[in-house]
Amino acid sequence: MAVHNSEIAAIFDEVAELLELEGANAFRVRAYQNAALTLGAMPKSLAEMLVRGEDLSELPGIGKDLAGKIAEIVRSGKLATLEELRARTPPHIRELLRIPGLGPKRVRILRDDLGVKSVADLKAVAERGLIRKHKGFGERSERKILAEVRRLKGAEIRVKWAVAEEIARTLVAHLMALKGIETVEIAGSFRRKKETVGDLDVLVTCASKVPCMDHCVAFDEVAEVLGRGPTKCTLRLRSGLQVDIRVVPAKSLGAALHYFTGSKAHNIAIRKMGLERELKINEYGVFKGRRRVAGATEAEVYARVGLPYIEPELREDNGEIQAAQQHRLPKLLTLDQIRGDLHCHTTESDGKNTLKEMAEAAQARGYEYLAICDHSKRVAMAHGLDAKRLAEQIEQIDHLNAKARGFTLLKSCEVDILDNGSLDLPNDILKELDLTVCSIHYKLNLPLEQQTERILRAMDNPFFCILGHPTGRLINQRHASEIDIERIMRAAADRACFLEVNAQPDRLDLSDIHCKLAKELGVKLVISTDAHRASDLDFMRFGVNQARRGWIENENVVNTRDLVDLRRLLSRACR
DNA sequence: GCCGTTTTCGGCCCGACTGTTTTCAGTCG
Repeated sequence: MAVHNSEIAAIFDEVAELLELEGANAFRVRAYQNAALTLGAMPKSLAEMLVRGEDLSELPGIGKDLAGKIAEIVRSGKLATLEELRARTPPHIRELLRIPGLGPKRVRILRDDLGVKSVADLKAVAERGLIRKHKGFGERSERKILAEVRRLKGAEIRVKWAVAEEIARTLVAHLMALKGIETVEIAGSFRRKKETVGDLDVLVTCASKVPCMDHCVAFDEVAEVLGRGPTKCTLRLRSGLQVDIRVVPAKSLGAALHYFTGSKAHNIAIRKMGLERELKINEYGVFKGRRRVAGATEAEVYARVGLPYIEPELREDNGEIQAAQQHRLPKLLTLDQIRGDLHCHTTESDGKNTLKEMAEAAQARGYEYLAICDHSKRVAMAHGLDAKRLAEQIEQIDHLNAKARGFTLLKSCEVDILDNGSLDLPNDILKELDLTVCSIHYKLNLPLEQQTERILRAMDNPFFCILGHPTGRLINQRHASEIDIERIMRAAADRACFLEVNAQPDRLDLSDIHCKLAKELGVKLVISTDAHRASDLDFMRFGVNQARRGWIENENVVNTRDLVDLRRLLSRACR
């Protein structure tokens, strides 16, 4: 079976960590880390590139050695270097690096001097008070380690973007309530709209002598103050989310925003460009010698290295800098370009609002159309529709449409893709619909080949329009199904079918990487909320965020079209 | 381990905070 890019990336990550624990050259470690980042973000399958005889050493950060190691992994599923490292290292020692405050050096000290080989060992020596006696550690370190070990159990590390947004909103409101605080910006992966967020990086500008830090730690959701200095504090909120707040001078806000928005890889690349121009770029500004030459806005920072402004969602050092240099940055999709939603449910299946209520909610959001996609009968738990009930719903929709002005309900159904790739309703009834969303809800963990064939077979049905939540993953809960996404996308392009970006905050399926791949392969996307209640229609912004991270533009998305164009696109799909 | 107005080896992003020690190493982002 073909090795996934993510598996190769995971192997390189592990090599990097084990090398780090052995005290290897830090730049060698970084080479593996960089390679893992590059490979993990690549939409194209490395295994297939090798089959086609492409030269992997042309990839950024991949030289002759790592190209050879990738080939070894693809060929054998293993890497000898890693096996050797593992043989020399206690199996659970990597877990120790997950504990905040412990890096490779201190882990080595603990292992060599106290025989700590796992988190359990660590807990034991900490409880016996052995760590505090050690050079370089003290009582506070020991207490902190113990607290972290206890917290580690069952802790969910990264929260979904939508959850972080809620928290961010209340935090910003709290901070802005203090007189003298001028601006509050959330940077970090939150600003880049990553699907999950590890912590919130907050930047504040304020008038001098404002008791800003006092105000920060007084936020009523703070569970613990992890650190506090004159310009920075680190908090853990009751939700478990960590927050870093920094006060920066207004003249440095742009530089700080750039610095703390990241990604790390993007920043390193930009700073390197600065160095080539003899500029030092840090969170305080852009400096020529000791003279500050920019820093108040991000656009200034970019301008100093000869680049146009780059949207935060693109900042992954994944081609955006080259695109900016060549003036071919994408004009990213915006929420107001979406003209309608092509996937929602009603009380007829498992939705909470009626057909009429959903229609009104869509109109209230300024949409031109809304597709009603209740489940088909296979999804019995959701009271899925059979042909007869669907026919009745079609009649109701015709009735409502006859009275509506400037708004159209589209007749659709979320048709289950059955085990053998056939659709859950007969074509006799599907042909009466404006479109179909075809999805898998059962047997999500078939082997790759079988799952892929199942979808391709479904796609052969002339009434297949849109593949709903294509991988079936649930963030932090369920892995993506094993499918050959590239093959499915090529097939969709051939058949004028579309793939959904499901905007449910726990789905966000397709991923950003898949969105980018779809664009490259010329497959059009549909961004839909899969709303089960009227208020869920507001999930659209999460789907747009995801698409933006995937470089998606207006023209790549089907539901940015007006109804006439939409029907034209669909008629080609639903012959 | 990668990279190079590249040719054989030196450089590879940078500052705040912490806990320890008393001038700094380690960690983090």
